Amino acid sequence: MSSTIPTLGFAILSVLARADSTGYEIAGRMRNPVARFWTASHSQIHTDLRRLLAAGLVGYTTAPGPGPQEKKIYSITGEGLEALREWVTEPPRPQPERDELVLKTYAAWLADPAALSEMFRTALRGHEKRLAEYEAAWASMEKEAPAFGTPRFGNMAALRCGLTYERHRADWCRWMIDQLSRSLKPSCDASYPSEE
Amino acid sequence: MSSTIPTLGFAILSVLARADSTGYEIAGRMRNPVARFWTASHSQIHTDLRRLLAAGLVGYTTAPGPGPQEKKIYSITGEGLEALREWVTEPPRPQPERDELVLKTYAAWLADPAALSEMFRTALRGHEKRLAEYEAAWASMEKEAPAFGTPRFGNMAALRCGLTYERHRADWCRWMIDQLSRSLKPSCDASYPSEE
DNA sequence: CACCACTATGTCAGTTCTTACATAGTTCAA
DNA sequence: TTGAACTATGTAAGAACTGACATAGTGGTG
Repeated sequence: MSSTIPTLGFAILSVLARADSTGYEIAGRMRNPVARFWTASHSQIHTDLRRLLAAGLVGYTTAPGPGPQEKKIYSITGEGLEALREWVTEPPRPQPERDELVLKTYAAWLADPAALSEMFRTALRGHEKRLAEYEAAWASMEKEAPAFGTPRFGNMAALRCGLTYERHRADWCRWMIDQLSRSLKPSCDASYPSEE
Repeated sequence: MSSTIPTLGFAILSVLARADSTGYEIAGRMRNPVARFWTASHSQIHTDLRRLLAAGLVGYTTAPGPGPQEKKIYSITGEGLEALREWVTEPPRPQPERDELVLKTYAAWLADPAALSEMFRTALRGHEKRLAEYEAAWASMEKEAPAFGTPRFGNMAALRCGLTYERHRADWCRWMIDQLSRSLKPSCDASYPSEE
């Protein structure tokens, strides 16, 4: 009873519900665009896999591996699937919002506008790149129209979130860049304080 | 050299750059709508304040407090302000994206659509409530048009991000609810598999 | 042939953070 | 007047996570 499963445990189960995988593969799948919402290092995944194993939520079969140890191909058990199903509809706990870029923005009034503008331009490029990727994936996904009850539905729904997130983020970066450029060349307004 | 300041340290400095505060007040300020992007428990804040103090980035004066200990009113030092200024324009490290609701979405295909719909409806209400708050704050902020170089600019910029974030999030929740309702009543399409 | 990237598991030290506990004064409502 | 909510600081155990290290085969590039 003392062993509660952390969120990462359910992330692992979510991956295994789609395909049997080694710990290494799980880490890789979490890094892929559609699933990048709860990444973890392989060491943490191995730790949690052992915990899930002890709880009977996963099992594994061995196969010869590249390293000194044997490769372990994990699969979700019936119990694991049930636990995952229950967890999915439980209301998510309020997340601690942690966003370094927004924090920097909160303190932006202290810094050099030109350097800030450069930082936001870099961030914007990143968001635009991801947005393009997501939009391409979305186009093919929409045609397919995966039915609820299939894993592809989960892919589509998560992708939809990523898509609108990147859109919001890119818009916000553009807004910031615009704001900063106004403070750099206050051409029309002569009443600005001219410190420096 | 071994003491690198964690992000929370800069969050604390960002708060202190606006007003001298006790550790307790810092925690409260971080919970407020405009600044809720790097929250922490008071115990962690106390720990980090001691670290910032050791690094010379903050100082404090004491005053009689309610508890057995004296109250400590912290303030940022010149060194602290300089460190904060430098940090602001440094590119943010890639964040580990962690979103429980999106993770649940990724595994949503396994669960009961009705229960899921209920969960998203609850999430939607939360986002709509916050959005209304942010929009009200935004309206007064926009009239004021805070100049760069003033703390209010940081407030406005962070608020702008929160505003478009809640909008994106609410839109996505609505999209999810719509998708789920389609899978609940497949009235126009008779080719659905009728399990259960 | 050397080097790198990839596959694959694991340990370990250390950091960050949460949760619970402990103390104690004030203020306000039932 | 009792109790809750708020102000205020701190400790300590433990969970969650990162990053470095260690091992070792395969396959491809220069």
